[in-house]
Amino acid sequence: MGYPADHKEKTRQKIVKAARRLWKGNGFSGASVDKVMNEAGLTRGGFYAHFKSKDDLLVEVLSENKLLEGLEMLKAKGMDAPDMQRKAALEWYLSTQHRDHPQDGCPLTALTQEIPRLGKRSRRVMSNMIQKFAVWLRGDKQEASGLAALSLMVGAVTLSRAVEDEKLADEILVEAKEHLCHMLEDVEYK
Amino acid sequence: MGYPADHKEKTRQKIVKAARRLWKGNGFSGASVDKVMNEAGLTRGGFYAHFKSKDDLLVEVLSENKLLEGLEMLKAKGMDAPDMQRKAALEWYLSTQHRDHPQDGCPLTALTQEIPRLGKRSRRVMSNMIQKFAVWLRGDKQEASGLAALSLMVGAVTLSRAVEDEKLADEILVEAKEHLCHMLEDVEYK
DNA sequence: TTTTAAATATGATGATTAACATATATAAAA
DNA sequence: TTTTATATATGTTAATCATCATATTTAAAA
Repeated sequence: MGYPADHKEKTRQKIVKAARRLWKGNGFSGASVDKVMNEAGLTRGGFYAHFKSKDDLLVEVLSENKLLEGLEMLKAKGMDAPDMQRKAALEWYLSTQHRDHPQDGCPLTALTQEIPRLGKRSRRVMSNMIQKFAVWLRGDKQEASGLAALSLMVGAVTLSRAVEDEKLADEILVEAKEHLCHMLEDVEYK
Repeated sequence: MGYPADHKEKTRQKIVKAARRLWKGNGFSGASVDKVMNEAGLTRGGFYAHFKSKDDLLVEVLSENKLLEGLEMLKAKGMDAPDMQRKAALEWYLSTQHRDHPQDGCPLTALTQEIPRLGKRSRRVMSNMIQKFAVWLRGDKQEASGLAALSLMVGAVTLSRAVEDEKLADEILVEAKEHLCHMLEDVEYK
């Protein structure tokens, strides 16, 4: 009795989605529970019927990662991404589009610097995400470092966003892109 | 009449120093004016006799960069750093020591993700800092990209701090270090 | 020693925060 | 149609926030 069977789950997902958007755009401390619920078209009261705390919702927000799930599935089927696809991902990650719309972008470049000061559970989710992305980036190239590549990607977008000089901001992205192509394609270190 | 001539300036510097430490360790939104003044051994009342606002103090905190000033001076004297010195800087930046003590470390890895949401003045200071560090990193190697190198450094320490898995956290630093050595020494791209 | 201006401390404001307790609205089941 | 469990909204609390007005302390100058 009461609301339709799937109503609560739908609402819950609306909240998660709203929180993800807001927090990626304004930081975790930059958007309160009130704001999140408003963005979801609700009021603050019901929040604690869905989540134990604000921190709890963060863990949920970080845990669910559509992109990562897609990659995992492909890999499970033995279909690792071709180099072309990997390159397209890089192009997007280091695009001005991604830089200028953090709310629709990668959580790493938006939230990572706040994570160390938050709960251990968030950090664990981060470990997972980073590990998996790095493996995907490296692909079958044993000698390449996915972790370094990911670091470069995250660092470049982070810096590009923080800079006031537009030319410099663009330059950061371009130089990072050039570098990454070499890192992940025809690397010949040592 | 009143306090010794240099008293106010000394206090002002104490506040700046306290704020820098606290904000690098806890983020800008993570330490209030109250906490900053306490860390400086004062009470919140006097704050606004020294600074117009919290944002104002941030600009001051970011503007004053001892490391950068040192590099500038050396360069003005025509004494650019030898490769050895540059390498030592990298070693420190990507050390567990630096990762584990953000309050004594680089402001870029601690505060950059908050900057886009703050005033334009902070972003301008960031532009300056980043530009100068990149130039110093590149040194006289025209083909090397200081911006990419800096991005990698910032990204690696940021990710390493956010991760719960200690082994992974260390791995990120090590892989970044290896990569940077190649980037800034005997690069042979193209 | 007394005066005085400068520097810091105290007290308070209104806004916002996370969290909870209670009231109301909803629609399936009786 | 009435009952009822569920889901959301409203009201409230204690804490914290940036900021300011006013009081107190300080030591140089008179």
